[in-house]
Amino acid sequence: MSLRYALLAILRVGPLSGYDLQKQFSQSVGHVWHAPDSQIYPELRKMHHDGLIEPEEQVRGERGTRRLYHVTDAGEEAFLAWMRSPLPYQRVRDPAHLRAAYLEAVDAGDARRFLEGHIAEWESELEQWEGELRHIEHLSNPMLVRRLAVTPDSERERTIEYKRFAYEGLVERARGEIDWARRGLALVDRLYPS
Amino acid sequence: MSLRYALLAILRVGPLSGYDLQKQFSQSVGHVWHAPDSQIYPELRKMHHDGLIEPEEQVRGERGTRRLYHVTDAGEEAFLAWMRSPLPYQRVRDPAHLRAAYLEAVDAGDARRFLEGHIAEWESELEQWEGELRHIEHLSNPMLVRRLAVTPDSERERTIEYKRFAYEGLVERARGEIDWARRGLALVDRLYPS
DNA sequence: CTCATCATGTAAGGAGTTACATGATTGG
DNA sequence: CCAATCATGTAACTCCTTACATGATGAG
Repeated sequence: MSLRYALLAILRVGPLSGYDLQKQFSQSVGHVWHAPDSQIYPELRKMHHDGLIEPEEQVRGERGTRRLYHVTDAGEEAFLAWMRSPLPYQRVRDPAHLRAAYLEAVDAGDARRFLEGHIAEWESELEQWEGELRHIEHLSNPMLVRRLAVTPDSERERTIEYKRFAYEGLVERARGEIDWARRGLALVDRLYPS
Repeated sequence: MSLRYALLAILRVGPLSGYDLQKQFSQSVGHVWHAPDSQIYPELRKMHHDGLIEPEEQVRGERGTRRLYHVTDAGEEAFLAWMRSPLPYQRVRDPAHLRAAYLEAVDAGDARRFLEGHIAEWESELEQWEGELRHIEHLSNPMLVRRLAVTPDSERERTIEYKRFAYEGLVERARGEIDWARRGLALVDRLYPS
């Protein structure tokens, strides 16, 4: 149910089309929340139906229509209500740790391949998040720039600092996963003496 | 799709009924993979249909039937094939970090409540995982004991060490989340001078 | 006889994935 | 004129959640 609020968070900065949102989701925001276009377009329709956003229709050619979605007052309120409500945490469901708990079932090579894959996966995430962090620190993230343009000076620092805080958390998590998997590789070396 | 392999991982140790599995999922294994009974029973039927498990039916009273599920050779192979295949990683979708990135939208009190909730949530997970770790180290986890009873001595150490490794990873992740949220609280103090 | 535990499910719906499907505009 | 980008979706499916639903057995 957070997709809707992720979309509102972006649209609050200024109106965008489904296509533009989709790009945001594959870039900046997509590092915190991933969503494919096939999920975004229907959700925008539902949000319009629920009165949270209002499309500004732009005719393109003879048949094409581009819909720039604006957040309505009800949408703004819904976003703030969500921000203030307790987050529903869901129980852990982690395939990597599940597999790690049963690695004795496979041989040393398979165990290493799994751990190396885990490292590669999180290193790629780490790289993206570190990139985002740099963009935030250098004020070179386009979304953040658009955001700051409509933000009063008194809230400027908070806007930047919370974003930095969020990405720092992701960077640390990625580092934790990588460290863990590296210790796993050392454990494999120890458990299968050559 | 990992539910099926989580179930196989437990059933490989010895046959259990859906009810017993459900208990495992709310206890030991449930700390790595959560699943409600309404998901377990249908999945067991599907797995039986796919030939991965075989029920040993026990009549209870006039109508009740208890089904003890045994892993078939095909089930064992399917489990090992999964253990050896690359893990499909899914893109990040994290409501807590999404919200953290937009905390400037709410006041200091709301921001603190969110961060305190995050700490409380992860402290509760941490407590459970640390408890599991102690059970593993003292060999007092019933699943692990059953497991070791059917494990040759040569694989004893690995069986214990991989389980410890998995839970250590979870414990560290929980500590990371708690540290992050604590730094968030300090940030809130700094951003809203009283 | 009543309560905890054992035991097994269905039904409806929400969230997300993967694959498919179409067409317009703009820049080189 | 062709490719990249802009622009919008549908369909089928899996996985998971929440709520509902029923009944047996054994201990006190």
